[in-house]
Amino acid sequence: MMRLGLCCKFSAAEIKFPVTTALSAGRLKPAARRAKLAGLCRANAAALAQALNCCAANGIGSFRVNSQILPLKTHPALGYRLPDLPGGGEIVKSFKACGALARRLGLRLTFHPDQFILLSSENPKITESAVGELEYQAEVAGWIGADVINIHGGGAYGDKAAALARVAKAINKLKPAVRSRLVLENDDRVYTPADLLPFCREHRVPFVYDVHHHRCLPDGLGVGKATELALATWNREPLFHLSSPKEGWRGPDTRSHHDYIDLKDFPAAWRGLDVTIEVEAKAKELAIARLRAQLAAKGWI
DNA sequence: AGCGGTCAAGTTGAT
DNA sequence: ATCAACTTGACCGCT
Repeated sequence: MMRLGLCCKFSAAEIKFPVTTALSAGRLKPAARRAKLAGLCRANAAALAQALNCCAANGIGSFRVNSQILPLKTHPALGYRLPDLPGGGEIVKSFKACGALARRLGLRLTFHPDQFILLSSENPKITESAVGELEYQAEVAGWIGADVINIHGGGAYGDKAAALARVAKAINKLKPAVRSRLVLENDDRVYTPADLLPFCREHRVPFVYDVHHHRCLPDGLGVGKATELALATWNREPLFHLSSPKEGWRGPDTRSHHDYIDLKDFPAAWRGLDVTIEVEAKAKELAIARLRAQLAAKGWI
């Protein structure tokens, strides 16, 4: 079975994951701030349950959870622990209920921490805050049963091998809750599949193959070969990313994402695979519905 | 209710 | 020097 995955949000369905800004929350007195944050966390748990039901009802097989599902959770000044928020225990229960719901609906859940989350930095403070963020996402992942926390290689700082050596060092220090979920994805600026595949094999980190990034930043590997090597890095259902360029492959910048997926961008090598394909398209669930219909018509799903 | 300025965080390459 | 890209425009204070 091939799953198509939705990333973080909906376009037509009225499901919102509310957040706040540090400035706004920071202006409040502590009690009011805790009340506000608790309300946001509660609303996000409720929205997640809605999202899971909506995915299941629309033939969407996986859902990527937004990094701000607990808003400002790891902010250096405003970060908090759920037990310190009013009703914190109930909020955790709501997330665990989302986990049970996802299991019942057969949905896979994933995380994709922001671009700021780097394990390659030369600055230990950056790595430290990245690890804090990974630990937060891993805790929520445990509640809801998410098996993936996906990040990029980060910067190269002029020496990719040295940067990847720092990633390896950081990975080896991660707590099991993070380490067991951590996966690495090729990006469209720095780290290609050819850069990451040997690293992923050596360190037993599953490799998320983003074919759009690969087409924007090629490395001599063909799509078929990269697919085959990526599949071999997984000890569970493999995860791929798919998108189409906003202004076509002849446009000024092929990196930005189109509203929908052009079927021509769906790799022949992916036909009929038992994998999760996260669809990175602006039209969200509408793009998935269209792609799914097109794949089904061809018998490729 | 609608509008516009603003938003925690790092790195890269195009302009 | 600024901007856009990276997963996603949404929030908030003002009128």
